[in-house]
Amino acid sequence: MKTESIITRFAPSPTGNLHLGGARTALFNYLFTAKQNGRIILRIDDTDNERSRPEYEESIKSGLAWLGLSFDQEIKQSERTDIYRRYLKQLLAGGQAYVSTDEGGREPVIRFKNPNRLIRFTDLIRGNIEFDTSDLGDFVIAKDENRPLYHLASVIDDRELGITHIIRGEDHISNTPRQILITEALAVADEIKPTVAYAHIPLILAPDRSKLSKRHGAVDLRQYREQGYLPEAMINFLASLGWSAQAGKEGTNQEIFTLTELTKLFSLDGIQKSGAVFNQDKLDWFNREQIKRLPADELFTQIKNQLPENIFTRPTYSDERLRQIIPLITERITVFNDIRRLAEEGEYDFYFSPPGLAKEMLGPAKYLAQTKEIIDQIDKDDFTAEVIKDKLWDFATANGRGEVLWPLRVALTGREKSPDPFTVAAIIGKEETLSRISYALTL
RNA sequence: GGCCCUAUCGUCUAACGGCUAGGACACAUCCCUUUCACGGAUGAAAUCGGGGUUCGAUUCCCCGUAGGGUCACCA
Repeated sequence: MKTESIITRFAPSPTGNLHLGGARTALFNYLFTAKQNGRIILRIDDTDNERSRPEYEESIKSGLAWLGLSFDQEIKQSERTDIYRRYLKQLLAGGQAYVSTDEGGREPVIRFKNPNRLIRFTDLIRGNIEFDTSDLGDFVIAKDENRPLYHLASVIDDRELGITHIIRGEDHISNTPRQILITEALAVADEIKPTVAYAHIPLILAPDRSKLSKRHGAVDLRQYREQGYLPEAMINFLASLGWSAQAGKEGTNQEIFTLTELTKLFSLDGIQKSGAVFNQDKLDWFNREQIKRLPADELFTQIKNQLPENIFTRPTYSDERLRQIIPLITERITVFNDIRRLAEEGEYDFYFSPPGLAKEMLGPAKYLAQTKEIIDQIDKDDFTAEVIKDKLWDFATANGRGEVLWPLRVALTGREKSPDPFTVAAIIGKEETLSRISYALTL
């Protein structure tokens, strides 16, 4: 049930893909609104015809959907020219704006008549902020009656839609006085009292503490999506940048959250004033943690999608076996794309077909025959990692665990690195285990 | 440069005048495992500087300093 006492908006400009900063702004707007059962609007700020592109709009929407952020309403500024024109005429008629023809040879534009006032506003995150607007001059608010510019269109929409809270990046702080000036001028015209509150969130910074941008590498949300990061991890990570669930009396040391949990916990009080540096290691950690929390079916589907076709044609491939090795896969990856890479490097081959063996890697293997005998004595129905380890352990310890276990592991996997031999043996089964050892013995 | 914002471990952050400045990532060591990974334990690591206010400042105020943002007929 929407009470609609809170109305917010996320207003991206479709001049590029959704980037990390935009995604986080959307997230904070979403969390703030959802927490209070408010209403959130997606507004496409496409007043700039030259630079706006439909494909970017689609890309932004698909990024938001991927993150799981939904909106109650969508509007597009390019479809609202009539509304802006109406207000523009009012401002012109009221003398709060004028057509400026003295533009040094350029086309005439519509400028806002700056009353040169001191503007004071309270930012929900930073407290009182003061600007002397006299150094702003008579700024341009539209190219002509049919082509409004950002400040004008934005302010009109915020009023028309009854926006109660504007949550946006810190880089907009210096835009705020202009927008308040326009808001006040509009209020004179139609006598609606402006009551919007501002909350400027800190920027996401590059490691050098400058504003994150293309030159710092991956900034598009899409790039992370393509690398196989989970939306859950991205949400969790973005939330951790500049916001803390630990703040306040009900603080918690919990770090891993679902979107639903974040919605319950979110508060502007937990927002930091200073910029937060983007940290790939931490994102990776969030992703590994979120992978661990994925439902089994989801995990299975995701992993299966990553595996190359040649895996499925192996003699012993089965969904059942794949399910068995899922834990062994997930504890060794950071993003899902790692699976494809590792699979192509042969990392998973031995689970589904006998490995090629190099005698040098096997070593002397003087205990392998005895090892085989011990394994042979284990009941086929009792062939679990625990039992195999149990039966082999004393023998391995007595003769040097490396002497016994290394050749066994290599015989089964053919690799320098792999899970332990007990686990591998249990997965491929007694028959296959003995067969691989026999083969190794012939080398 | 003008205006504005900001300042706790390398990074993300907690402590909203009062425990030995807490947690997480990363890092190091050890344990587990003679492989890899996971896991467990331990450790190193911070209040930018100077003045105030106060019995007491990470916390409040001022001044520096540093960093950032913004100064379009982009948003």
